[in-house]
Amino acid sequence: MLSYATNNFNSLQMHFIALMQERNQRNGSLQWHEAMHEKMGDKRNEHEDAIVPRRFLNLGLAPLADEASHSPTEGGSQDRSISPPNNVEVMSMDYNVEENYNSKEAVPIDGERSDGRDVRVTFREESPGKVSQSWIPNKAANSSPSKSSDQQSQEATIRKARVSVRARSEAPMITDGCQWRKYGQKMAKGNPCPRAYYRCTMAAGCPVRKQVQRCAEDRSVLITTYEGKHSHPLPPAAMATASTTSAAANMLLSGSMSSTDGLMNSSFLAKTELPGSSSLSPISAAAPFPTVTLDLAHTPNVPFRRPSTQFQVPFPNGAAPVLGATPPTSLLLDFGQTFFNQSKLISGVQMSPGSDGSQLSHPKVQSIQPSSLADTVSAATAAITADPSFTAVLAAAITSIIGGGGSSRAAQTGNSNNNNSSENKI
DNA sequence: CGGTTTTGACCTGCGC
DNA sequence: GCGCAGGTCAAAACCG
Repeated sequence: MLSYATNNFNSLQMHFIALMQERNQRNGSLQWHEAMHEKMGDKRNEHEDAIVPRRFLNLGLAPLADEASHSPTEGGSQDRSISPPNNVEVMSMDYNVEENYNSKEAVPIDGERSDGRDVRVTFREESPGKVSQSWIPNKAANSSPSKSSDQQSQEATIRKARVSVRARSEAPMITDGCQWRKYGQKMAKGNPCPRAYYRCTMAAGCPVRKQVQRCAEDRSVLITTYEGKHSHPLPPAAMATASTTSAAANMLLSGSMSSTDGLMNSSFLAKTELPGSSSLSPISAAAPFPTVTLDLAHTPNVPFRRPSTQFQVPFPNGAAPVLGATPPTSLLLDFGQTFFNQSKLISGVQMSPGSDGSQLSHPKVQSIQPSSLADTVSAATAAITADPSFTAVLAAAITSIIGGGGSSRAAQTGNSNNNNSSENKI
């Protein structure tokens, strides 16, 4: 399994390099933001006053569940296996982008995956003063008299930070190590699949919630959106998602963060694309909340998810020209960049300083310096080749950012044990 | 029996 | 002000 993954890493890596080279040639001296202007019809100025976190993205990948083969919300039987086992197959993801990009049919329904994957990161800026109180626990978080407005604002931002995970899975929901209780279900406009609402039940009063919905365009894709920060210790199995959520929240506050913050130690590099289309994040696509989306399920039929798009982003102020321009900001992040950072190649591709947005085509779009791109790619190649297990790399990445994300308990009861045992097999 | 799911009602924000 | 949509509540049902 690992060797297969490694082979696919190499394939991905080579594809990545080729695309980057192609992109370099295509772009020439054209400033990326100028291209964005053209593509976006220069509407970006509407958002230029928004706060833009300019930091690396810090993302963790939660294992997926494959134990069932029914929709998470298609009525039917109740699935009480909150954190089912058998995540191993998913964690040992096949990262063969090129071979599988157009072979959606080749993805078996039984859970064995051969689909290529990428990681997508999107941001939606938060409209000031429009934070939904419904997400605030007990609806009292905004009334704490002992906290300054700044503190409250920060906390509200953290609560609103969202991490969306796209995963190709037949399971009702992805396994993330946490225990969830469903508290609602709604039909969302534009998607025939209902959206399910869950809240974390691992600790009383934990504000973390998540939404689960099938992708309207590809119902084999499960979109899980996490929101909030856990108020309790997490089992290792839950660390990935939790740290991701935390990172997303931190990102919102990163405008003033130093390079020593957790995000700078992130294991992923962010890259930009034009604001995503609604299909990018079907869950709450219209919400103004900042959202990070991890796309673990290539959906070949979606134009902007093709390799040529995914690999465009490492370029300065890179943008995927095929995208729409509805949400103000989105970032792309793919495994290639993950490899970069995992391989301690972060110096080769740097984010813009948080305090200086002048070089950004869009103030809310994170950019990556173009310096030493070729070297970085070469180094990435070596690093990727040297790394036999991307999953392990991801795990290490996640672990590396857990430091500030709460204590880690070696083991916890219940479902997390299943997850642990599963992940340990990787 | 306790915890979870279901599901209709309710609340809130937003656009017209 | 009204209607719509997203999100949450809470009582009833369900399940181990």
